[in-house]
Parts: sequence; C-alpha cells; structure tokens
Amino acid sequence: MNPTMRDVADYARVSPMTVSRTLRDDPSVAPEKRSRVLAAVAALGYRRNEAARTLRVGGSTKLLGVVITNIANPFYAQLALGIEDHADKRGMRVVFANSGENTDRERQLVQDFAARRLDGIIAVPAANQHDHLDPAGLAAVPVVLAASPPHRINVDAVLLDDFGGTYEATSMLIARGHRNIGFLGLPAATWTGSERYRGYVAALEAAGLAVQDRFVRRNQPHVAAAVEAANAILDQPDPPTAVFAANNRNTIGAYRAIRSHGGTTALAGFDDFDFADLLDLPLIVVSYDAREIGRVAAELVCGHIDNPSSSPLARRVVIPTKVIDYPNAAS
Amino acid sequence: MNPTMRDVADYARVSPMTVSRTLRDDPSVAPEKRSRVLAAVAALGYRRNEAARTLRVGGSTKLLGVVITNIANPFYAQLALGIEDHADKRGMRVVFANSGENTDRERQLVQDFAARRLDGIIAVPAANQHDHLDPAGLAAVPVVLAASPPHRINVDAVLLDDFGGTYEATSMLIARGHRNIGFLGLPAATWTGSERYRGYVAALEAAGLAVQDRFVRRNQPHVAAAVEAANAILDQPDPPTAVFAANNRNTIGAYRAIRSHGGTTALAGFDDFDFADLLDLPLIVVSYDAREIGRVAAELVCGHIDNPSSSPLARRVVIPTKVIDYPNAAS
DNA sequence: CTGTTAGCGCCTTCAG
DNA sequence: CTGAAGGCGCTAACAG
Repeated sequence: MNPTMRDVADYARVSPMTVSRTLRDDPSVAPEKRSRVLAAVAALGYRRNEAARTLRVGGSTKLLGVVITNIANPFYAQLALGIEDHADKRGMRVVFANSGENTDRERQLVQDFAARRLDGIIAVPAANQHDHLDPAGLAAVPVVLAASPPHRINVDAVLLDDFGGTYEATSMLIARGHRNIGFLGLPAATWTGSERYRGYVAALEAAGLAVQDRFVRRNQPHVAAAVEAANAILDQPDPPTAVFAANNRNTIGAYRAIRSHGGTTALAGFDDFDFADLLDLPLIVVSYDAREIGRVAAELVCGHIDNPSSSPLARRVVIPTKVIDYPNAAS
Repeated sequence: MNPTMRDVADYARVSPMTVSRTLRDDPSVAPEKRSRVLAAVAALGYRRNEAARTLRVGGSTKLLGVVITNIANPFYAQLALGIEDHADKRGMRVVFANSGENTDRERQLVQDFAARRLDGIIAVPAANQHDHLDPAGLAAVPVVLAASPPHRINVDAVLLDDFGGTYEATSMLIARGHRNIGFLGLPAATWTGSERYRGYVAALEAAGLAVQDRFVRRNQPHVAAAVEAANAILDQPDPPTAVFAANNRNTIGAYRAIRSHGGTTALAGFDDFDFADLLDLPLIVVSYDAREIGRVAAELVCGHIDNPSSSPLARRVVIPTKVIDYPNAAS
C-alpha cells in the first residue's frame, strides 16, 4: 500500500502530528523538523489521503456531480465546460455521468453521488419525473436542475427561453410569407418538448394560422428518425413551405430531407451549430449560451453548499435565446 | 449532519454491527431485526458513507480520472463516452477535467486525482513533457495516455494512426493530380503534430514531390488563426491547388478560406464531423472511432487496477483510421 | 513548539 | 445470530 503519515513520521523521527502540521503549513513547526518531514515525504513519495482527511475534518469532498443525457451532444459539452469553469474557481472537481435519457439510470446515478457525499448535483432530467432528485432523499445533497423546471420537488433550476426562442423563429418564418409550417418536435412529456411546441403553436395563432396536425411529428430520438419524419411531412400533397425543428438532431434530419426534396423548403431550428453558416441551404437557428447555463447552475448549487439553510427558495434563472439568420446562398 | 450508522442502530435498538451487516445483505441477520433496521434506514433517510467505508475496507474509490484538453471538442466528447462505457460496466464513475492545453494545469489535476486516490487516470497530454504523469510520482495510481505515446515514462498508451491517416489522405490528393498541396498543422512539439506532418511529407516524397515551406503553417490554436493561415497560403502567387488540414479546427478554417477564394481548392483534413456531407464543397476526411480509443484506454487502466503488478509493460494499442470522400456537389 | 489522546463513520475480528 | 473492541488515515483538543 501507499505510505501513511505514520511512515513519514517514523522516517523523519517525529510524531504524526508534526507531519500533519507541516503538510498544513502550520507556522508552529520548527524549521529543522519541518525540513526533515519534507525530506521524508519526498523520499517516500508520500501523498496525504484526502478521503481520510475529509472524514476527520468533516469537510466536503469538493466534488460536483453532473448527470446529463449525453456528453456527445455539443449542448451538454458546453454545459459541462460552464460547470467546470465555476467549479475550478472553487477548487472543485466534476464527476460526469450520462443517463442516456433513462430515468432509472438517472436515479441510480444521483443515489450513487449522494452515497459518495458529493457536495452538490446538477442534473438535466431525462423526463418529467423528478422524485428521485429531491435532496430530501439524497442525504441532503443540494440539487440544481438545468434545462427543465422541477416537478413536485423544491429545487433551483436554470432554464432556457424555449418558448420565446421558438416563438420568435417561427414568427420569422411567418413574416417571410410562410403559411404552412411543419414541426419536428420532442416528446410532449418533456418540458423542453412541450415548451417548444407551445412556442410554435403560439406563433401560428398570433398570426391567425391554424395548427395542422399533419405537419407535426413529435418524437424523433435520432437523426435517422428525424429524416424519416421530415420526409413524411414533405411527401404529403400540399406540403409545408417551411419547417421548424425543435433541436439539433431534428434540424439535421430536416436538412437532409429538405435537400433530397430539392432544397426549396425553408428551415428553422433550435440549437446553433458550428457549420450552420457553411451549409448549402439557408437556415434560421435559435441560439443561446449553453456554457452560461452551466456556469449559473454551478453558482446556484455552490450557493447552497455555502449556505445549507438557504434551500427552500426554488429559484429560477432563465437564459435568453437569440435568433440567427444564416442566408447561406442556396446552390 | 447526516445520520450515521449509530443513529440507525439506536433507532432500531440494535448494535451498529447489525446495521452494517444488514446493509451488506449478510444473511446472518435475523429477519426481524433486519426489517427493523430497514425501517430505521427509511425513517432517517440514512445512506451509508462510502468514503468512510472505503477507508476501513481499504477498498478503491471506484473513480476514474480523465484529463483532456477540451471537452467541447467533439473528439474528446466521444473519447469521454467510450471511457464511461467501460467504467460503467465496472460500477465506476468518471471525473473529468479540462487542462486547456496547459501542462502546469495538467500536473495540478493529476496530482489532485492522486491525492483523492482515484483508481486510475487517463490523460491526453497537452504537450510532450510527461514527467508529472509517471505513476511513481502519483501515489502509484495507474496512468494510461490517449492520443500520444509516453515520453520518458513507462505507461500504456492508446494511439491513433496519425501518420497512416495523413499519408493516405494526402496520397489521395496527389492521385487526383494535385502537385502543390498546402498543410495546416499542429505544433511540432506535440506527437500528433509531428506524426501528421510526417505523414504529409512522406506522401509527397513517395510521389517524388518536394515539400515547399511556403505552403506549410503549423500553429493555429483556433479557427480564426486557421482561416488566417489558410488565407496566407492561398494568397501567394502560384498557390496550392489542394490543402491538407491536420485537425477539425484547421479544416474548418481552411474551408472558410477556400470558400472565400472561390471554392476551387481541394480540401482534405484529419477528423470527421457531423456535417461533412452537407457542406457545399467537396471534402476528404480522415475518420476514426474516437469512442473506441476511450474504451480501450479504460480497459487498459482497469487492467492495471485489477492487477497492480502488471505495470511495467508499456503497451501500445493503435486505433486505425479510414479515409472518407465526401463529393459534396460544389455550388 | 511538540506529542498524546480520542474519534470522524465504518468494518474486521473475535468472543459470546 | 449478535455485540464489543479496535483500527483504517488523519486531525481537533488538549496537555506539556
């Protein structure tokens, strides 16, 4: 095994306490012994066991747990960066875990985090069932949700203006003369899914247009399904002249479908991406600062860590969205 | 504070040992006491402190540390997924930290990981200086490198066929008749940077072509710099008719520059990406399974965890690359 | 300035 | 089947 403080003490011919104090830079250690200890540490390759220290001091683990659905989604990668930004400032490390949109796994993960006594948890819930995210059932570890408001539990949340962004982008399509607009959405059971759909519907209604169910598909779990759904919408008689896609997966799918249909259908979608301005068809996207969401979530959870009594506030922070128009000269 | 095992024991009117045994599913606990304990656990919201348990049992933390340069790079996001894939199978969690291409920070991070007694560390080194990644200086925590072979330390590594992929893609450009081929590279001090350059040079030489320094730029830290470098190459009299870009950042930069120069320059680049087939210019990419790199790295590090004596082998696993041609009808 | 005692939360060992 | 004693590695709280 690794050397312990006892070993160092024996080697330096002092008591473990002197080693402990030296390692803590306690000024009340005689310079001579201090250097003996340091030499012993170097000779033995000793490294203090932080876990044991934490146990004794009753201190925190300085670990932040993050449960997201999929780190490969650039949105979550940015979120992760934002969380790390803030965590780093406080000397904290971040434990990431992917839930894969599975609530059971999400529950498992947060329980594991609680058992490990992480200082706080940031979660992007896979669904609308949040009972397992209640700090009350998680050894009182503070929880902050991202991208979805809490359902029947009392925790903070950092949200995106899903409704506003969708409303604005859809309205832009309408302003450009489109009257029949398709919608590729997310499961209605998720907050994001229902809010974005609500934005689409509200924009249509504000313009006096009716929602046509034949133009709406709301459950495409991957790009291939999105392509298929978009094709189904475009293959109808009297198809829509524009499509709104509720996330990047659907935007990519719609893009492929539109391209194979001649590229004359206008497209708008939630989530910006790197190549949006390099594609060969025009595109409107709803953009936002995902990194900021992570940063704010980390701030909120750290607030609870610093002040454990401040729990029952259930704050909401909404991050704004911005619509960007990429004219992309069509082929 | 959180309830402890003592609290549960008192509540259930048994000894702490009985609680301990019950929580471990030790069959030698009377059903009646067992249910009393379980009830107490539920009533108090008790959760065993895994850190304390680990201390006593001498067990592992079941944490894997990962140091990468930037999780926002899709390559590292995939790598992260691969690592998690394997870690999950073993009930391990993953601590991610970004070094931001900074070796000092990288050292800080791995030392923090060692102090926390993580079971293993996977690192994508920021530079060619690896002394701080030697397990000997890290409380003997096993280390595996990804994407770069170890320099003067004795650890396993999972590599990419940087040379072969670049050679093949460059050769494809040559086969299409290009004689003057630009190169947008990475810092020569990094393994990846020198290997990919070596592949470019070897392909030229194999075809009897001379390397022309005026076509080579090797240090673009972000897309804007890559655009600038590509412009500088293309603005020369008698510019190259093709460009090889050594990573996704450079490919994007080159793409933008080529586009603004009329789009007649052929482009090949290391790293595939989502929209490669949706762009409005043809493109050749060197593709590979980044997730597999992570999976293998996790396997290797777990091998050392299971068998601590197997350290001094310094195995190398090379993940193959594949060249993909995206004809992308030009505008 | 330094060492001793005791104990963080849990579990191994060994008597009952 | 159950409990008491002791200790994992570290450090507060006291002596000296």
